[in-house]
Amino acid sequence: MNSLQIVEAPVDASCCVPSVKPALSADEAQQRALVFKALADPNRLRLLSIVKAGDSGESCVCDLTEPLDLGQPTVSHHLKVLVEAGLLHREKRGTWAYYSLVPGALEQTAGLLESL
Amino acid sequence: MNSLQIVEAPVDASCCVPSVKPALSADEAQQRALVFKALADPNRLRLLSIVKAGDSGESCVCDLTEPLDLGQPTVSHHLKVLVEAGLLHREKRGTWAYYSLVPGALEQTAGLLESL
DNA sequence: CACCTATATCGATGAATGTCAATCTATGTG
DNA sequence: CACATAGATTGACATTCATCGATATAGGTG
Repeated sequence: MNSLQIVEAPVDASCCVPSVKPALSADEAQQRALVFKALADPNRLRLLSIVKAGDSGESCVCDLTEPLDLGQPTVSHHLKVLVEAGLLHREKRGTWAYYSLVPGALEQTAGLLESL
Repeated sequence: MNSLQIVEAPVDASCCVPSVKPALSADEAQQRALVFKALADPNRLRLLSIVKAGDSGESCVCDLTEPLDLGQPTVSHHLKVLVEAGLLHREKRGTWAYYSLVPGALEQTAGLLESL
């Protein structure tokens, strides 16, 4: 079944000409899909938006639970997904956990799209 | 002295100043999540990439099945998802179906991110 | 210490999703 | 017409995921 081996020839066009960009490899695609998976949920988009809209640049979980009309564990779960995707930064101060946008992360993700 | 009238402008910041953008509504978030759902799969990212990399600007299903190592129905399914997300355009000519990038769709989606 | 509060983690459950084999549709071609 | 081919659709199955209630952890306060 998976016995066929397509040995990539060492054709090295990588040096001078930008030429044609090759299509995404399976590994690259898998990697990039992770970020979009994190963005593929309306509540997570709202979380990012609320954090971004906050004037202090950061929000704690207690400020995020109410506007989303979700349980606290669910919000905590979504925030974790966003942190693991590299979109949010988490900082714990005292009893509270403050979440803020990772600088440039959204722009970088947007770049992933245009450079497909 | 205090007869001078500092006529306070009828504070209507809604016209000129961008002011603070409100956070995403539930409906807006739901809508935007649809596109990211379509992008949240490595094989669909590869499909977009392959179609984009093709020099003719379009690819037919038969050209997309092999590099992805997926069955034809599965590829057809993914293509449908991408079309419904507004990312791909489908044109049938004879027996073949040709898929091409919707012009500006990727850039517009990237814009969704930066304007969160 | 005991108690409260903010947040994270765990386990369960129902819904959504990716994949395939089988089948259907439509457009060729002899 | 009979047959072949490209592609879409259907139904089933396994996996992933969003959500919740219950519980754990950890910092603050008396």
